[in-house]
Amino acid sequence: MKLTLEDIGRLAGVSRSTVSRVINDQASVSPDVRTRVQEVIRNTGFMPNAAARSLVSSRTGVIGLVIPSRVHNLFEDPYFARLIQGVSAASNQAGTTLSLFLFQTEEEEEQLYPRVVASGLVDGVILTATRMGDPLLARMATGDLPLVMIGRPDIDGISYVDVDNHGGAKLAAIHLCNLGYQRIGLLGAPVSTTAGLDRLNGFIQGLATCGLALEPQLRADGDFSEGSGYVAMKELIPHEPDAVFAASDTMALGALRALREAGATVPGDVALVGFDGIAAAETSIPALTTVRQPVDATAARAVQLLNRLVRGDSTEAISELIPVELVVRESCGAARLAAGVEVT
Amino acid sequence: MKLTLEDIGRLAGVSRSTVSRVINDQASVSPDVRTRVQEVIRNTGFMPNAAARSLVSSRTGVIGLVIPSRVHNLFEDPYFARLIQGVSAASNQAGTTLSLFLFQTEEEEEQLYPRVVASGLVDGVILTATRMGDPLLARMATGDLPLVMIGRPDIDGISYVDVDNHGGAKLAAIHLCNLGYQRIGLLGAPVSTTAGLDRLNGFIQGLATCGLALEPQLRADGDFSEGSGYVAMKELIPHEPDAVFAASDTMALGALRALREAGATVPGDVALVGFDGIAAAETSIPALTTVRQPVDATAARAVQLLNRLVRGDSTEAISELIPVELVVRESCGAARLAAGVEVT
DNA sequence: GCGCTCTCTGGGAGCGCTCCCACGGGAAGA
DNA sequence: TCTTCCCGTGGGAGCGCTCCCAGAGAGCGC
Repeated sequence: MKLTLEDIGRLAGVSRSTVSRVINDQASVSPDVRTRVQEVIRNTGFMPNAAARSLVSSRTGVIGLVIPSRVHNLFEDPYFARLIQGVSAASNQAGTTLSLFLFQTEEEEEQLYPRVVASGLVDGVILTATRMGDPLLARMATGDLPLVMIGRPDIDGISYVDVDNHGGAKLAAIHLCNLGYQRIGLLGAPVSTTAGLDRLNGFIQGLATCGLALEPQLRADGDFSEGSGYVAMKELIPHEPDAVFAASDTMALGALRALREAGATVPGDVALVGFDGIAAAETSIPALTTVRQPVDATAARAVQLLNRLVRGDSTEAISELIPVELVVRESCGAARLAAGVEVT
Repeated sequence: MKLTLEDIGRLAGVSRSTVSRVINDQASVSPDVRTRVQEVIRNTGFMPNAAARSLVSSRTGVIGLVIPSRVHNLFEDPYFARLIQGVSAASNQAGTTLSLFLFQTEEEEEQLYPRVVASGLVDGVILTATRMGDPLLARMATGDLPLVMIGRPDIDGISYVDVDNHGGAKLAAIHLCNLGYQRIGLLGAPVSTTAGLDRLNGFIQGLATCGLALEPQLRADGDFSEGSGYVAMKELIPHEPDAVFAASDTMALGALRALREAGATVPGDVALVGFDGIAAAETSIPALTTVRQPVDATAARAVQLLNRLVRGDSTEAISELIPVELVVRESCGAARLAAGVEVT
């Protein structure tokens, strides 16, 4: 049995309009009437119908999180679970509902796209995990649906929140330099992603500040996944790096596996630094030194930004850079070096 | 510039009603009119307004996925990422939109619950990761919102899809028995979850078929997390099990870490079998023998069931048990034993 | 005391769609 | 030829809400 505003009004002895005013917290309702109506609402457990509401207000209170993880294993990375969780938490706090759009194939993307943007299902969209030159981003950007990206987009005029990939990678490089490593390699993320590109450039710049350069044979790229880190590390081993920076913790974990298989110790033979700060990096053996990015904060900022756009508080594109932090654990060998062990 | 049915009708030279018929694929539209209307729709990129649609039809085409992961670290488990992915994929295929409700705190749950069920935001709900005696489940069950659980509920009259936890755990126990292990321990999942309980009972029953019993000191429970597996394994080590079944792969990975720290080899000193079949179980060293559950299939069945309930095709509670599969890798020692190495 | 303003309240209109009924016209049967 | 039926189509009604305007009554100054 569905209640309507009219029903509540009848029960409280007022009109539909007054009930609406109470629900929407508008002024010009006398205190006693307001409490009376609130009483009835509480007793009946009434909730205004979302569809009717959004039909007239053309606002749904729903935001969309779009992740075109065409690469299936991309989702294997705990980063995305954390991100979804973070966005969900922020959305809950903002009083909005979260709809999740995971596009696994180009076809799904094609099919779902109109539904997301044209049907008015969502007030706005948070988009992440796009590639550079992604047609999806281009399409979304031209639409009039409020859009915020998590991760730097490769085109202008889009609001986004990004972690300081460049700065973080630079930090990692300098850290390894300072520990005295000379042959520092990179397990890169795809340069078709801005994160991958920024981490690459930051890393190179970090090395440069120490007077080092990234030797081409000491670089192999992966796709953020464990398996790709494993494969990439195998490529590097013959060229005998004494330290390696992996563009994601998950890749670093894969590298760890490759090194263990090759009989190399970490950090004894090869030092290792990751990026992200996933939970598994704490419990790996050795524990992974990493550049921690605050995923929750990033997600929260994205939701806030989006809501601002939805409300129309600001129309120009805003961007924000979230700082990262180097977490020194065992895999970089800092502790051993501090204890006076020589780098071999 | 928002188009309406009326606009499309005008452009195609027909009425609003006819356009509606075309969109909803109803009979009694002449072929030429139908194509003419479809043409206009394609050219304009028109999508019917979801709010107006659901206002009159009281169907939103949205299903909710509710995960009350009050224990934050529960989400650390890649199982949930896979589950969300699976549900999303199935929802996409069914043509519905997925809304995600992650309740991180009791408070959030309290706040969001009315919005989920009373506002008509969703047509139905998939609920998972509840505890036994969970008030949330009780509340949902009494509502008139179609509900399907993933995982066996502890109350009757609810449709659900569950993997064969009992059978899987039994399989694992028998496998270890058959390999000749005598002191077989258990790293249990919380018995406040039906999955934990079923895996416990299945395990005990499996041992029983081999004439073994679960010694109390060879059992320690965790909460599915890596850390809890680590702690639980530490408890077991002094009692010298020769094999251990962990109620989740993530816990098994924690156990692996504890064993390595203790200087015990796997499977040489202690054999290990997990449950779930997460990706990390393949790449761990040694690779984890595990009971693989088909998460995608489970999610897909849940979505199908829910949609059947939403359409009103069936009103009685349906349940389904998804079979699991033992995946033999290295950690159980099967290969070594086959090669003639003695169990110590 | 009268008119003015201001506060509070009620009801009409309409958001864009689906459902239902009515109606015109062609085919089929008598 | 006329009636009957059915197919294809159009338009009214109404889903439950918000917005806007109008009106009632209270309070105030002159």
